[in-house]
Amino acid sequence: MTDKPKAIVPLKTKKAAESASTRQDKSYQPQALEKKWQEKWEADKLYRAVIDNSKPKHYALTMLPYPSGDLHIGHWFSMIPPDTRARFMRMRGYNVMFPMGFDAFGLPAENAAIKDGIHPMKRTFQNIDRMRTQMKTMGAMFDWEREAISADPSYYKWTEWFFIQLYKAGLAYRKMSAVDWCPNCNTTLAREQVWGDDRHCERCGTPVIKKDLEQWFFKATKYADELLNFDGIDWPERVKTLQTNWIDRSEGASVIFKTEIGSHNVEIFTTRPDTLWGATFMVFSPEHPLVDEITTPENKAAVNEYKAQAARQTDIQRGAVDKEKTGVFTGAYAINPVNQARIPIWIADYVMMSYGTGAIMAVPAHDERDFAFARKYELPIIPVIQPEGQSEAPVLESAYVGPGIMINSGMLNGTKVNTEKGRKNPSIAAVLDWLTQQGIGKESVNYRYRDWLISRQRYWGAPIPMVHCEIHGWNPVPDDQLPVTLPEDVEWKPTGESPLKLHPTWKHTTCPVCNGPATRETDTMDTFMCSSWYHLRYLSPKYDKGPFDEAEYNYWMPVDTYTGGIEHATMHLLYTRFFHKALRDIGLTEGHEPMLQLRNQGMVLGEDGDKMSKSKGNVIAPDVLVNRYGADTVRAYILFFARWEMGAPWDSQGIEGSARWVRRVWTLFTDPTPPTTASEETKKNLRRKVHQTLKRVTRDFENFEFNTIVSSLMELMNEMYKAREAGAAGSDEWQEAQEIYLKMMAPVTPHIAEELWTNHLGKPYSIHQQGWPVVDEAATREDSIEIPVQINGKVRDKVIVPAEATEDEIKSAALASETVRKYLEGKEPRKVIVAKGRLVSIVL
RNA sequence: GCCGAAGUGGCGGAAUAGGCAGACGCGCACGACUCAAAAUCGUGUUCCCUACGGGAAUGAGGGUUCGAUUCCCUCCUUCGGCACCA
Repeated sequence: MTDKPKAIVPLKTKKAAESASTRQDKSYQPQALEKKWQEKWEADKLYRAVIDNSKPKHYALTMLPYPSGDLHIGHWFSMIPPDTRARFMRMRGYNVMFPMGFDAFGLPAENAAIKDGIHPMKRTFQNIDRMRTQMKTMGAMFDWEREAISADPSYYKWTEWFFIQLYKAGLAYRKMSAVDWCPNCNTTLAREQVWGDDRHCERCGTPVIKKDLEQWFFKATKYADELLNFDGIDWPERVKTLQTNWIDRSEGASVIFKTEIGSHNVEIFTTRPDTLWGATFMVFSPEHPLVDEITTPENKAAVNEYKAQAARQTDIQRGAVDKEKTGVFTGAYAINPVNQARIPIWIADYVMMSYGTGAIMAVPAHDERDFAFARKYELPIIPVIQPEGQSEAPVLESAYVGPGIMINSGMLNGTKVNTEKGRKNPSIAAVLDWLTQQGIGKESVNYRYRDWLISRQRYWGAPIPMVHCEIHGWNPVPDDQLPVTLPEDVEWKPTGESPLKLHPTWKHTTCPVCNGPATRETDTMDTFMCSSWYHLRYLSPKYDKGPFDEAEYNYWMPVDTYTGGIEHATMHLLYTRFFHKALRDIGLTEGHEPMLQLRNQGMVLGEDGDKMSKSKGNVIAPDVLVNRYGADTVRAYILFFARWEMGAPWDSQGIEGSARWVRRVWTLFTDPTPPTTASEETKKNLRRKVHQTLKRVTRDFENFEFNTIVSSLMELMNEMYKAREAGAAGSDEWQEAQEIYLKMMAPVTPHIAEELWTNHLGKPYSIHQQGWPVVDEAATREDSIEIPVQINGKVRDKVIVPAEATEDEIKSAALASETVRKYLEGKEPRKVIVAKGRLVSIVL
């Protein structure tokens, strides 16, 4: 083992390569060392998580990847910091489960199949094998025996089963509506999957169009209020805000207006019922179902022309805020229920069918849009709120949206109006009560949030397990016929219909009710359905009596820490909360939330500061880095190079610093120990630094502050080099420093820590089964401290006092200083402030 | 327009509770080792000044305070989300 290096190498003309390799025999060789330990840990099932009631459990979950085929540096950035934390929790005595799997359904594999004919199943499972191999080089503590793959029939059987449970609970329904369609992905999308000003597809960036289709939805809106409640969960404010804005609850009233002819009830939603008396016209969305019926013959032509024009426009054109308002009169009138006023009904494209009821009451005096519209078409404007202090109704230059008192509003005249929303506004509260009492309207809450559209016209997804019969309508596939599996022989054609629909036989089946001929639903489910419950499949991925084993559920759930990208704030993270609540009501899960704590990582950008992409050629391949530096160095750099929650551009030179650190640690632990000659003070200082670092590292792990963990360890290493120089090596304090150092390092760089622990310190395998060291608070305390002395806010001197010095002692020490006396010029200071243990501030 | 996050050296970033701004690292400069280079080790590295010493500085301006990167107000910039939302 400790063979003397063959010092007498004949002549160095020999070849540089050989002398280098001789040197490497005792030097740090990460590739061999990492492979050795990874194999041993796997053979020993070191990271296998099994129920153990003697320990507190910790379920650490990180978002599962899509098997794109190659591991990306972004995967390292999202997985390694949570891995180090899971390891830390394990050393702290928790029984930790840290599972991994693949979100394996989805468009890329199917699109590739259209291009080259390779079956998505084949490609996906090949990609998974490749990525799993790559992931194993990370040295992470994934429990691979809990791996779950959403495209595996043993998994999607339960995705289908869950759909049926939701259907039976009345939470899944089929409806014809205008839905968002991505012409590139050839499928419908949920509202959450349409992004940005130009309303583009979240996946491919293509602007979406509207299509009228019959689709399956989940009744997510039933949980809107509950989803706004984040009590009891520790989630970032940012995510909570995004979800809250997405759901966008607004309080107001729904009021029924009757049409003059036909006496149709037209429901409108308003957040300003206190302005009802100022409603001088109504506006319907051009798509409103009543438009055709109420339009008078002489207005038919103009209305139809306007409708056609509106239909031609894209949502983006229609949605342009600064666009001039246009509209046409239908010839019909409605009766304002509060004052029986006869008011005209117009159609205009500034009213959207997709929000509220698609019809509004227009109050031009107190709404900017209605005001602009009324001015343009010379419609009456009646003020019903008078700014306080003004005696007359104001002449309006623009809509007045401020506070005041109600006027022109019958018996409610004089009621105060403030700028609060809902019942907090006395005028709104008064009108709500009055409306209810009169039976004209009622208090009402409206949301922007829509039900979750889950139908996708694609092949590579979990089939929607529903069967349609001419006589019995839609019925779920019986449990004993699950899973409905995907046929393997399909034609890859981008037709806009699922290949399942074009398959010659697959869709033909029998009705579960009458056994007569019936057809299967040929759409598949949104892949977000699969990822809404994967955390449950990890509990027991091979279990076949249900989606999960209850014993596992009872022990491990809920998820203690969940980590992933912020981009899922209103998609996956909202879906999975909805899903959990739905399952809870069905009686399958417990508690109100699936994930107690959430933390988001930022993004690794290319070296040019742009998003990494193959087309830009700025992609950093982790495999190359692992080959060159070893996984430990890459892990350390991943932690060190950026704030985890922020992300940053990659810096290829920066990794040299982490590589240097790892090598210097290796040298520190493997170089022969010089004789121990250090003073007591040196040893005490070393011990202090060790425990101070331990305190900080412990805190940083708790707080997900990974970058400072590595810098603290670098700092301590620098101190240890100095202590060694000062003769501390070999002392008891040195021994302790080495042990604590490796334990702190173990979560970050598990391989080198294990190697040094077992083979150089001779400690029992495995370091990863050691307890986390305990901070000796007494040891962290300084004996004496240097206290800066400020004069008029500027640091002029520093005095050294014993750590336990009283305020008075510190004060006199400061006043005794030469420099201070010079500034004082014999005068008494006006004021002396002593911040104990920190600073003295003298005011002249 | 509304909501949210972030602005600190050439760069990534530090800074328990309002108390020495710039830890740690990259880069750069100089030095040692080397025939030389790489690696390694050491020293220095916010800016300005007539450099012993002093002044300025955490996006800008103001406020509170003995003292502000940190608290308050106004504004600017960047990024993200929402948006004729009734």
